Amino acid sequence: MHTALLAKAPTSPLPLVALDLPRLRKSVDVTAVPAGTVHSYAKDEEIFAEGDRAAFVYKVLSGVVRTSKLLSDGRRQIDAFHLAGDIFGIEADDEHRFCAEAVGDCTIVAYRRNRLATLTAIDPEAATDMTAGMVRSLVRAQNHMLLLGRKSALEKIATFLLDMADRTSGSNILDLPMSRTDIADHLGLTIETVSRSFTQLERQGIIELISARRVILCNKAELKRLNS
Amino acid sequence: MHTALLAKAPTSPLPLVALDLPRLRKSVDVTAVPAGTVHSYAKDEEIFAEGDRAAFVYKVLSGVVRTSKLLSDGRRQIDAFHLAGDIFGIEADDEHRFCAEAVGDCTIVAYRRNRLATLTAIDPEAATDMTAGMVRSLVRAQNHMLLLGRKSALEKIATFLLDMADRTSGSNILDLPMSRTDIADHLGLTIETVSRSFTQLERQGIIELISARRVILCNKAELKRLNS
DNA sequence: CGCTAATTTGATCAGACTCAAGTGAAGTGG
DNA sequence: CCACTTCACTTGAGTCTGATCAAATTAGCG
Repeated sequence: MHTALLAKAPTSPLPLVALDLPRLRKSVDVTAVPAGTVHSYAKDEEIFAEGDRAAFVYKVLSGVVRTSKLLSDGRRQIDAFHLAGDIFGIEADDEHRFCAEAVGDCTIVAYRRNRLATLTAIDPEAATDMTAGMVRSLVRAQNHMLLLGRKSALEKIATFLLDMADRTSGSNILDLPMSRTDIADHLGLTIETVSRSFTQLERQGIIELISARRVILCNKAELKRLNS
Repeated sequence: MHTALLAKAPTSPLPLVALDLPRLRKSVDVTAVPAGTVHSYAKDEEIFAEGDRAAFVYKVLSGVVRTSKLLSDGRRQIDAFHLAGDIFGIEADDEHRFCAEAVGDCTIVAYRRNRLATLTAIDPEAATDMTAGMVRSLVRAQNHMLLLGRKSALEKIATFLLDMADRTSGSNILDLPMSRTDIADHLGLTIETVSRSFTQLERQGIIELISARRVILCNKAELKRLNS
């Protein structure tokens, strides 16, 4: 199962490593190898589609990006929400296997893959940082499989809230940047079930819904217990 | 597509870090990186547990290995079945986030690995191979999330059968090395639902069950259609 | 302020789960 | 070699969680 990328240069590192710009600047001539281009996207705008040629790797500067896959009849699975600093668009192949869209207005950096490949050869130490980013994705995906396959609706919501809180402020006031539809498609539920689960958690005094998108986590301990 | 279900058989082995011994020997103290050791495991024997120190990377020589996660109350999610030639146990952290067990009697090679960071610094090419392995796990996990979150029982079984057939002989006669329980825990179902789905596919003439663990795929086209 | 989209809530339905029993195959020991 | 045990799988009946369909409410935005 050689990827096209690896087939071209089987012994050179994946072009995923050069996203740590501060360090890059230390070891590589910046003018010779431009860092990447910044782009802005409006809410729901497509960054790349499933099947697109994967010429870039991306990093979120601000806002939130969702990556998702579709079945032929339109059912959707959002595999991850990417917050500021997160890397997405990594592919083993030269083709994107999921699509990426802006959850709200956002800015991202696009790094050309083949160019980064050269960079990586020059600065192998940067590999560590890139690997760290990818490992986060992998750990998240693995935990998410357990959630999708084995958790109840309430447990899914509890896990989701704790995770989002953890990834943003870490505080008890949580601003959700995405719609109920997005949450549902991320957790393998319907929007109605998501809504009902929120309501149920609120009735139990575990959370408080200031508005639909703003939640206070009143009882994190109980959320963690639900988390199994 | 590269879920655990859909991953192609490793016909073109990607050189993973510890597998490329000649190169490693060039840059790393040979005594510190000994060649892999072969181990045999009996059915259901544990290869490593969740939380164990991840000192090795493994490759299946014969038999099948399952990697899984557990919730506190015992619910289990099998993230992947690893067939001959597959690599498993790659962790960027120094701790296994999964447990690995022998599905049936099997033999594996264990390759001692250093911490990834150390490896990266010493041998960037080795780090590349490690990265490739992780990317494959990620892609596989992403496809499996779509299955777990959005497919029906019948679709899950169809996907599973096609993937297993693809990864083994590729022929229409398929020998399943794992129990119904394992299949259920991989697909986010119960054993009863797995069994009923098999029966339903058989009644529809899409498959034929020679025995519980031996299936003929009579109508792959229909299976693929179910696959969405 | 009014329109549209998002969210919540309600009623009903269905797919998958649970509990329970039955069948069959594999292995054990007499 | 055959009774016996055991384990894996299948099948059935009833239940329940979460989906679907439908409507009401709220929020956001021009």
